[in-house]
Amino acid sequence: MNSWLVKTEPELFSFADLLAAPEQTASWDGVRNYQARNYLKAMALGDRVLIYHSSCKVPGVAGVATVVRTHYADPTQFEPASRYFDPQSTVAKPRWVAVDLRAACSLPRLVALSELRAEPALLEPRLLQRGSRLSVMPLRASEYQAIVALADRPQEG
DNA sequence: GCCAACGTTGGC
DNA sequence: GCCAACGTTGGC
Repeated sequence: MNSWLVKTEPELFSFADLLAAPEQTASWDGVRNYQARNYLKAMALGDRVLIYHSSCKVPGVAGVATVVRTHYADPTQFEPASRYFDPQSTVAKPRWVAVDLRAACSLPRLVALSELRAEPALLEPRLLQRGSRLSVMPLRASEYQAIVALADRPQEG
């Protein structure tokens, strides 16, 4: 089983929205970056996915989900009205993929980016580097465990 | 709102 | 194929 981290802007779609969705499941669509897409393609059933809130007051990891459907053509790429519409994508040759994620558990609390940064021994620099725009990234099992452990610990300060 | 970092585009 | 310009991301 592999572990991943995906970013979302909570104003658009938050972990709470995932919890509130039918079957607590949602299509993780709208990814328009080739490297991120390739990681979506690499996701397997049952993989663990940390949901990260970006571009918000307190950026950080908000929850855990699991992959319940592996990659398929992202339907939004074919919808002209969608903000994710890609005119160069065709049904015969789709460019972009989505996966389905189901909320696995709610973390005891949000693990803020500042806390992640304070754990240099646990996190590779590639995670959440300033300027990193990668919206889907793999996590080492140790990184996943470290983040979940932080959530189980009372917030310091 | 600012700005650094990054990906993409397009001229050559 | 290079690389400058541009647009977007995302923390602060």
